[in-house]
Amino acid sequence: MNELNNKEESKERESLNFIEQIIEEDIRNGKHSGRVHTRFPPEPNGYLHIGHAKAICINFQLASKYGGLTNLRFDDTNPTTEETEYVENIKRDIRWLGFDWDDREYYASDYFPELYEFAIKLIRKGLAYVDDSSAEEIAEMKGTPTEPGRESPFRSRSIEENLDLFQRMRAGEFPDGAKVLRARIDMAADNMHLRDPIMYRIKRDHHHRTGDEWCIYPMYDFAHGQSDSIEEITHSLCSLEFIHHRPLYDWFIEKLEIFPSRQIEFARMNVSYMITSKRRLLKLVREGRVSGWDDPRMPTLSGMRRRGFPPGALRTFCDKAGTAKRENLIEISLLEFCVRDELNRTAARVMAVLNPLKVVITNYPEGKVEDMEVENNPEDESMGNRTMPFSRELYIERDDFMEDPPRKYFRMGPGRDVRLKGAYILHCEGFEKDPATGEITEVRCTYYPESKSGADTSGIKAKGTLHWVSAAHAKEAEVRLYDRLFTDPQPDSHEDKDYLDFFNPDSLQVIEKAYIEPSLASAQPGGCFQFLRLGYFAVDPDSTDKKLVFNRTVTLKDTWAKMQNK
RNA sequence: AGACCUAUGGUGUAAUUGGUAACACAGCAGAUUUUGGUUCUGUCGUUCUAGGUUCGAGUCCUAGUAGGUCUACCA
Repeated sequence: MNELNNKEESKERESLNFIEQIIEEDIRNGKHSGRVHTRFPPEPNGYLHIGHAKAICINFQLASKYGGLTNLRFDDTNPTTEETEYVENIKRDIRWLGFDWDDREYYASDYFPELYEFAIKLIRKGLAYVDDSSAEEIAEMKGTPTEPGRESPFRSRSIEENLDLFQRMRAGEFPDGAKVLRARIDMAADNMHLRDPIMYRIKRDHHHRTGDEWCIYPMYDFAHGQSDSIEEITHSLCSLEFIHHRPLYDWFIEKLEIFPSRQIEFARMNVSYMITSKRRLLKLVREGRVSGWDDPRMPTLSGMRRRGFPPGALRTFCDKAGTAKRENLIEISLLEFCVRDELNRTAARVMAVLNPLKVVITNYPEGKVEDMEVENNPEDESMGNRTMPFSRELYIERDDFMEDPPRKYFRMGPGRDVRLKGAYILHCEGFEKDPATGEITEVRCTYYPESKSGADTSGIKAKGTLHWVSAAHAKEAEVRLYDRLFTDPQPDSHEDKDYLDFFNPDSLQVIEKAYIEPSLASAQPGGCFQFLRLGYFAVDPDSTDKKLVFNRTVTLKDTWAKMQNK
């Protein structure tokens, strides 16, 4: 009964971010009858990345929280860079992240006829004019932040002439770039975006949806807000860099007398050791530094999916990162925490040896095989048990043996006892070494027959527990170990250095021949496992029937490694 | 230089709107553990500066400082 009180209390105390505060105030004031409708407006000219994930989460979750809806709208007003292929990938990525837009899939290009009429309306009101100036001239007359711009000589054309010219632009009578339609606002405005911004340009490019139907295309500022308005979006959330566009956004809505969507800007999420610049990401792909847009090291949603990051962890991450208006750099350790936290609860435990060292149990009968029962997830009993074959010759991790270990080393060394997870306690009798290289080639042990896991009557306490596989039964697999792509938390923030200077040459390490326990043979691409004591690993789509390929999603926390680094 | 935005522990975000600065991650120390995982406990450390209003300021006012953004026929 106290629980209920606590719940209510915590709900009362729930803190709101600044957007939620705005929305709740709007609801209190009965604005739009309390309706909340958002949109996610990607341009189909690239792949979605971690920054988009934040925007997607904000838009979908905020609307959902207040009983509203979210539209997916492709902002496809520039035919030169946009392609259908991107549309499909973007849709797949959003679905994967866990969001659904039902049938509300819209395209700014669907509104071209309406937008054209809007333009006519502004011309009729004397608020837009056709300018014959070149791009260079327009830029030159724009002024600078400290000096006002100059008015174009074409600014005072008559409404009739503008109407005629604009219609002929649309009809294809002028070559590309010959004319533009501009809003007539204020060439002396402090806000550069108000200095007669361009609304339409002539551009004969094949559009991925409208084909060659149009040779004039609206600019972002004359498409985005109007699209919001057409869809009756109540809260149009975007990143900070659009803050200077807001007066223009509001100006068009006011002059057009259309639905008053409201633009709200928030700071985009930056994550340490990651970059999100399309151009820079593309360069990584083009130069072959990564295998593609879905390389597991990429900050793209497709890359992170392949890496094995669960979508739920990404959502939690975006949520924990918070929403505000100041520049931020979220530590990647928070992302890793969210990934581990979810995978700890959901991933089945298995054993794999990445860097094998042979162990021979001298008092274990040759040819004997025991099926050892091992739990699949200590965090979740319902995931049950599996069996692992145990035999005289095993592989353990090379790091788990030291010829002359220090006190605090809890693993195997001459004369020491150590537990094999789910099996027996071993006593190390000795080892063999290649005299030429000094490499340990084999460890010789005896086992305590009465120390069997779950039925241990030996009374022996082993400090360490190791993972292992039976040499004769293990399967081979390829394992790809990933590390951060860059060696600097903000590789693109240095004025004197290129971000590629910080490319981490060790960001991928391939282990061609690792040994995995036989139960893994049936693993399917997308499957995610905890390799005991090593980390979380996802089955890569490169896997074949003959050979599984695993991607290391993230390591386990490793306090031993931390101690060693000190 | 002009306009706009922002300023709270190492990082990020809160603070019931003027009333004891908190939560998470990271760090450190310890307990538990058949994963040096998980879990648990403890600990470190915060309101940009200077004035002002007020019984009382992270919150309001003024000035400064610092960082960011803006001058594409991109979005």
